[in-house]
Amino acid sequence: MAKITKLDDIVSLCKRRGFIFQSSEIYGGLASCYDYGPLGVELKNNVKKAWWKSTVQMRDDVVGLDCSILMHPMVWKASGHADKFADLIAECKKCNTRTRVDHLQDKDAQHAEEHTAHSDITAEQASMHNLSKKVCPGCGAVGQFTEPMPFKLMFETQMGANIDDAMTVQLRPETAQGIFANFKNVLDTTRVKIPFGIAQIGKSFRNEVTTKAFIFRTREFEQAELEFFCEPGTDEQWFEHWKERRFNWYLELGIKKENLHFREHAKDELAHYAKGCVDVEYKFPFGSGDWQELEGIANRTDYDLRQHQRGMRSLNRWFENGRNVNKVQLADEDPDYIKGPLAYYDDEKKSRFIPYVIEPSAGIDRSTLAFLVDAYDEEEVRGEQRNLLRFSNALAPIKAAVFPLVKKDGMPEIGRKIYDDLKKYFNCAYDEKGAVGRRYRRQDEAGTPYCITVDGQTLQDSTVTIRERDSMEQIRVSTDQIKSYIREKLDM
RNA sequence: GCGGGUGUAGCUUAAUGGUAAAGCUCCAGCCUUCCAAGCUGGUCACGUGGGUUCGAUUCCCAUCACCCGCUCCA
Repeated sequence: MAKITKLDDIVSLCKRRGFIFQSSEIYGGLASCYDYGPLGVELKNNVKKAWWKSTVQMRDDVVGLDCSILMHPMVWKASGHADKFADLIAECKKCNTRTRVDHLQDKDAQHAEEHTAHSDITAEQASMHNLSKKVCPGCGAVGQFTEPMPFKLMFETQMGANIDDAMTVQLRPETAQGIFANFKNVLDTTRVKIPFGIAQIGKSFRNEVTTKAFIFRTREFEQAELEFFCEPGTDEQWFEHWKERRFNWYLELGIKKENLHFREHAKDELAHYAKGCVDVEYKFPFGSGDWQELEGIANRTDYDLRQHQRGMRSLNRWFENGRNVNKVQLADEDPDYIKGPLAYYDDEKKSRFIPYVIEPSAGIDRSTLAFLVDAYDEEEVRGEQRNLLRFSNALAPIKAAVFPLVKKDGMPEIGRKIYDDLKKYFNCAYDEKGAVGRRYRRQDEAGTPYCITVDGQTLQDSTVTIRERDSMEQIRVSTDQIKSYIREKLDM
């Protein structure tokens, strides 16, 4: 029953409660960059924890990894990002509309040229594009384009303080490649056997043409990715496995069923590496109120590992071309690639193969936003309206709050003691300011599931009131049972 | 990148060519024995830069940021 209908309301809520702020706000902000406030960072960390628990901790067949954001330029050459993430854009001189060169159509074309979603055009081929007959989709002018310019979708920086011999490196546009680049390391050191997965959570950077809707699409963002390696032929079955598991994960953590669905990718919108892809979409309350991707689950086949084998064989070309990755033509694939360094040998079946990869790739920021939106609720209590966030226990930024009913008779001291004990186990709050009712409301707005109140009876029989946010039930628990009671409720 | 809109305290709003009001929040204190908005006091704002003007939060220009719609989107 989320009452929020506009993005403005969400932004306002996030600011008011300290979930999300605009980055560099005191200087007017920086486009597309946001900071997580005190409650926001707890929430986001809990989303990551929940993902890690479900994907790594609870699985015997998945291990974790944390790779650097900067990687060898050849990684992006081999993965295809160096070429595909540098689209060529031409600008119409008449109306200034910018269009991807490979999307332009000939004047005489009967219908749209096959728009391969991912062109194979490289910078060197720019001049080969004859734009004299192309039509501007903006104003219809023919052949009025500027020279095609590469549009860099990867952030670049210089490695090495000395400008003269500094090397240009890229900020990763996805975390996945770090996993592929470490596939052999994990295999050699971890006693994993296929099928198994490698999981990673971390920041990625994409110089998006257009950012969108608050933290939904930002240029700097956090991903949670799993690369699940399996034998070719079992990939479809693992695809289904992860599809179902990931969908349920959102439901378990509080996303409403009616706001979540799958969307299969059509063949022509598949990424260059994917054999199949399905998005988990959430109905965000912004824009035209439409469904937007939270997570993509893709069948990347053996594309990446095979590409990296080609990349490894091309390293000498990188040196020969003055370490300029743009000048490197990737070596052809070894016909005997199955014996390559990134192949897997199955000792039981005595077979060698390049594993297929199923990749669930979740956006942490956008799912955090979705959890926030679906947690929001309003209700009337005795004629008063109260706003509250109904986070699932796992996601709640604060798990329990401790109040002394009044600030006297030793109640604050007892409350403090309870608080000091509980905070060793989970994030807690202590509040003794103002009327107790007001303190309950404060915690409701932060989404805290349990409130513990020290009252007059505590002084008599050492019990406290524990009030549950969702049921509004109040039960009495003896002070030495609080910890186990709450921990059991929280399942922590 | 294009078109439209917006920008006043933490939030929601108000007024004004003579430097700004209120509610909620927040802080200090009082009161208070279980679900906020009792009492007293207090902090905090005209996104930024420039122009016009004796004087600009107000008018103009630029810029930054956000929202809506395109465009784009691995």
